[in-house]
Formats: sequence, C-alpha cells, structure tokens
Amino acid sequence: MTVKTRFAPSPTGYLHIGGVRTALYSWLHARKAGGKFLLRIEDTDRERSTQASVDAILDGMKWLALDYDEAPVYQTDHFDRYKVVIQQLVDQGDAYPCYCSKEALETMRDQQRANKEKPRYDGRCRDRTTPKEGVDPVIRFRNPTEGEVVIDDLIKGKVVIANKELDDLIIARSDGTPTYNLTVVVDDLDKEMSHVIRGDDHINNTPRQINIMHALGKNPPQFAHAPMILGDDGKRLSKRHGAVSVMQYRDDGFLPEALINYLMRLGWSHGDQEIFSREEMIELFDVADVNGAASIFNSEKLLWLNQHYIKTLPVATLIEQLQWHLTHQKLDVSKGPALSDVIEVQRDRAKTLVDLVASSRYFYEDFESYNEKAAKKQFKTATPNIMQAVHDALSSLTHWETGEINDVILATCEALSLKLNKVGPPLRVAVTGTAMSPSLDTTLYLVGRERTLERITKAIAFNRAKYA
RNA sequence: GUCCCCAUCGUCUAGUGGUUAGGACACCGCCCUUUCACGGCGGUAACCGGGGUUCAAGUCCCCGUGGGGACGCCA
Repeated sequence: MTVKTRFAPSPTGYLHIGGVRTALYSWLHARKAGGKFLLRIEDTDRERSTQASVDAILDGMKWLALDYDEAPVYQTDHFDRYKVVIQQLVDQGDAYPCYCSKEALETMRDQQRANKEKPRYDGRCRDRTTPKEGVDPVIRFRNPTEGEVVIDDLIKGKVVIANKELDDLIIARSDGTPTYNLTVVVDDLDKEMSHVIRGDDHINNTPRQINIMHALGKNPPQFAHAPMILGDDGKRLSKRHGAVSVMQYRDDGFLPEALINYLMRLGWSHGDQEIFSREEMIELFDVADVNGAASIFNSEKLLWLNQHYIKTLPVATLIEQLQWHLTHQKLDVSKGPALSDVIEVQRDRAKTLVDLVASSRYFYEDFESYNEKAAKKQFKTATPNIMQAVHDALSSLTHWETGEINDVILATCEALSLKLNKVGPPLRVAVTGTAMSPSLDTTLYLVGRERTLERITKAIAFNRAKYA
C-alpha cells in the first residue's frame, strides 16, 4: 500500500504552531516512505472560513518548505459528492432525518448535565417515520448502539471506545451542507489516505468516523494522534490562548530551520540528538516514536536553536532569509560593506534575524545619537584628546585593513601611555554608537575608512561640547 | 459530571526489570577575552502517591492524585 498522508486545516484563522507540528509529522511520514503528502482545506463552515486564512496557511507552508504533492483540495468543491454519500447512508438506513430544534437539543443537554451525565443526543428521532411540517431536518448518522470501536493508534496504542458512549452525530445541517465528520471520512476514503496524523483533540471523533467508514463498506486508514502543545502555564496552546501565527515567528526573526527542528524535537526524540537536518529528519522520524504526552512550548530553547542555525547555516541562506527583514526594518545594505562579510562577523552574537539587522545597522547608516548608557560610561573629559590621537593615527594609514588598524590602535595607546581599555571602549562607542560590536579592528575595517574618521570627528565635537 | 489520553530535573527528553538515573535548554560558577557574544570546563536540579508482581521496579499490574482533551446544525 502506498503511503498517503494529509494536513487538513480549517481556514478560520492563521496557521499556528500546533497545526504546523501535525503538518510536519504528516509530511515527514510521507516523505520517509516515499509516499504522497496532500493539503486539504476544510472550509465547509462557510460562516467562519476566509480567504485570508487560506492564504495564511499557504504562506506558512511555503515559508516552512512543507511541500505537498497535488494542488490543495477544497472541501467546498466536493459538496455534490458529499450529498451523494449522505443520501446513500440514508437509503441504507444508516442515517436518518432529525427534526429537533437547536433549543430542544440545548435543554436536553442541560438536563443531562444536571443529572451528571455526558451530554449527548438521545436518539429521539431515530425511529420517526413521519416528517415534521415546515422543519428542515438535519441528517444524523445511526451509530451502532452496541459493541466497541478499537483504534490501533500509532502513537497512543490501543484505544477502545464503547459504542454506547457515542451518539448519533449530525452529518448534514438543516441547510443540507455536510459537517466535519462526514467530509473527513469521504475525502480520506476518496483520496485513499493510508495514514491520518492529527492532533489528539480529534481522538474522540475517530470512533465515529470509523463507524461511518464501516457503514460505507470501507476500511479505515491508520491513525496517529499527536498530543497537544501547551503554553508556559500548562494550558493548551490555542489561537485564543498564547498561540501565534507561524508567520509571526518569521517576523520575529526566526529561521524556518529552527522552528521545524524545534517542533519535531518537541515530543519526539532520537537519543540525545538535538540538531537535525531535513535529511536526517526524514531518515530518522517514525511517527510511532512520538511521545504520547502533551508538551510545553519553551521559547528559550527555540531561541537557542535559532541562534544555532544563525551561526551555522550557509551565509547565502541567511542572506535569503534576511531580505524580508531588511525591507521591513528599512535597512539599505547597498552602500557599505558586503552583507556576507557583516553576517560572518555578527552571526555569533545574534539570537534572531531581527537582532542581526538591528545590531548591524551602524555598518550602513550613520546614527543620530549614542546609546545613552554606553556614552555615559565611556565618554570622559579625556576623550576628545584620545580620539584626536586615534583619528590622526588612523588617517595616516595607507592600507585600510584589520592588521594595520589593530597596530595603529595599539601604537596610539603606547604613545598616550594608556591601556587599551581606556582607548578601545570609547572608540567603539564613537564609531558604532553602542557598547557592543565585533572586535575593533574588524568593526572599523567594515565600517570603512571614511565613515570611521567622520564618526571619530563627530565624537570629538560631541565631547568637546559636553565638557566645555 | 461522563468518556478518552497522559505522568523522569523548572522545560524538552533518554531510559524498555539490575544505571553513580544520561543529554539538551534555562540557571549558577570558573576559564578564554579589546566590549558584546561564541567557545571550553564544572555545578544545582527529576522517577506524583499508595498498593501489588518479582530475588530485583523509573521500567510490569491495580487504585488514587494531578494535568490535558472531548462532550456543537465548529473543525
């Protein structure tokens, strides 16, 4: 049997971290087996589905490089097909019309709750033979009342649910449109899915879906229910609670490599290994190794992974990922040092791409003011004279390169009988506006001769004015 | 409330009957160092509780407890 998996989000909001993880697991499972991975948009709730959400899902998948093998499937394109299946179930006697009003159902559930029972449909229209005038009925699936459903879940193991715990779920609304449990079954069957990998918030739906599949004379696929991701407070991460769009991670300066690595490793492991390339992921992943327990999302570790990838990914990849940030943080890198050179010297001190851009700005732009703390600490009464000496020495340089810059700074220290720690720090503030940068020689080299000298001159003026 | 799932350091996890219970993030200390980082070395820190089974239990079973999920004409 060829392996076929799908990711089936509903377009009622952005794509968030939990969705991405099940998408990743499905993708990995298919890729490992050389099978197919499909994207299906579950847009049967026309009230809440939006095109913006569809776009957000597509964008997210693209950014994370989770590619699918066929054009995305939209369930709204399958309404005719669902109608046929619903009719078939009715004709077989496996489904029936129910005329109960929403209000009647609500009071029924309230009563059950009051009796400390599980709220569920009591089957009052099961054996009804006459329609109720003027009421458009919903269609309910006639769930078996006896026996049990066994799910051989790849992650959870054997899960047994008694049919008497299940009620007759609605498969078609009163307006005739199909509901989730019906559409999932039809599409998974029609597309011949071999494995359904989804969040375990769906595990209660699974026995119902299996029963529908059996009523249709089909064998269910293999299921794998991945546990939820929890927030820092141990509560389920949801759109309402702490979960943000994956694109927010892009905006915050995370690399897709880091996010994917983090998500795969959250609830899954391969011994002590923390870092996985895509190839390794595909090679080593086995859905059966996914942990059955929910796990808490830890952004510190994500940050660490992000830093790791900033440090180790090819510069070309970083440049590619940096484009969006350069545009959005409005940093023009066309005039100044080569971006690749800046990345090389800055990558060890950035946790995110946002940091990287922000802390590299002085290579390309002059700054209006000095970092207050840095200026206060490093600019003293003696600064103008020291800076003047440095300026004179640097301006006499014939070759603007790190070795010579370094020599000149050291020589100036000697000439002034000062230690480097009296000269270096103020010079750094003068040239970068901040207290942190790569080594001085490298920094000055990349900032460039002209800009360096200009900035030193400015710092002299600034300090003269300050101490006048 | 009912049903389902789960339970090792603060967090992510390794562990598949006999381990000084390992790794990673975070935290702390030391080293490196022209700042900030990177890096190196070291440290604090865990088997939810109670019963069984067994010569032996973090590992198997049961019961608690705790956490999560589900209980829609949402998906």
